[in-house]
Amino acid sequence: MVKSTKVMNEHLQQRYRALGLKLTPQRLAILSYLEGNTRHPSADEVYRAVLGVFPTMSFATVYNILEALREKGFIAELSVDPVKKRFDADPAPHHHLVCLSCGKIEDVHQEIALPALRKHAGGFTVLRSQIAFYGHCPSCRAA
Amino acid sequence: MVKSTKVMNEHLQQRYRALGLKLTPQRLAILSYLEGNTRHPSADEVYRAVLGVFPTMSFATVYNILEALREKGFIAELSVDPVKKRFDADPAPHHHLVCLSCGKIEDVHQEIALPALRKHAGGFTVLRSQIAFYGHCPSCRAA
DNA sequence: GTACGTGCAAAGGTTTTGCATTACA
DNA sequence: TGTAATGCAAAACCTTTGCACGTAC
Repeated sequence: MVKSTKVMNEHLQQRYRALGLKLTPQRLAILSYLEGNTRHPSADEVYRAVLGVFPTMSFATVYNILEALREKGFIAELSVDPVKKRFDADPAPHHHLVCLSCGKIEDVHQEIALPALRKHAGGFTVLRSQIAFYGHCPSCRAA
Repeated sequence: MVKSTKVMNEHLQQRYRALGLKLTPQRLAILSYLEGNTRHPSADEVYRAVLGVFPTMSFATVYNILEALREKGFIAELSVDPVKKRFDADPAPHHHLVCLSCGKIEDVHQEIALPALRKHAGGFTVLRSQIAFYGHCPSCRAA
């Protein structure tokens, strides 16, 4: 499922190198797979998808790369699935719709203003917030 | 850390039995540990806490009981920690503050009105929603 | 007494680690 | 060439499962 012909645009490559990350073929393959991907894949899904291009790719490398990408802000890590990590190819702040039946996750790019927290904040410094909307997707509702 | 002297109140016991759940000592111990607990413990934390009262308690039983309690609405399962499930002794809808440094989770009981989702809803039927506020707790900010 | 719950051990799934080898820059 | 990344295997975690035994009702 990896579009091996797709070439990451020059700007992304520059941004990538500027952060001190080596541009290996494995990383290019994962970046290509993730670019514009709205499936919120797990590490295992990324692994299987990229195996078609790199039959020698290992889990360790996938985790290494995903962690490097996350640390540098290229992707985000989601805590929506209680069992495994899922990764969001879009690191910009947004919210999510989660299907309680099939686990499908959809992005919500609508801006939602949240009020300041009252006493409840317990002294926390809030940096960002994320809303998870739980429900049923159309196909699951039909079934 | 389990207050073995604490007795679950009569009303809770009735509600429990009314749902067809047998009131075993193990379940009483876990219910006692969870009652009023705002730590959002993982299964492992529950296990270790209850071991003091039941040295023979096994993981399987902890998971069985937590799943039974969740299914019956006594507790809620949180998807805040990407690696493991955490349980919320308070099943009523509320939001959470999550410390990005130490992982501490605090409840936010403030009511927050959310607008209806526009086109983004993708046909989802939204049942409930939950906001996670990420930041740093006072003790982590000090360090 | 019976259906349901418990406890043990083993298996399944996800993530991390150590280390030798490889390859980008 | 030097540093960082990769690949493999094994280990570490978290969670689930199967089944014999025990117990609340």
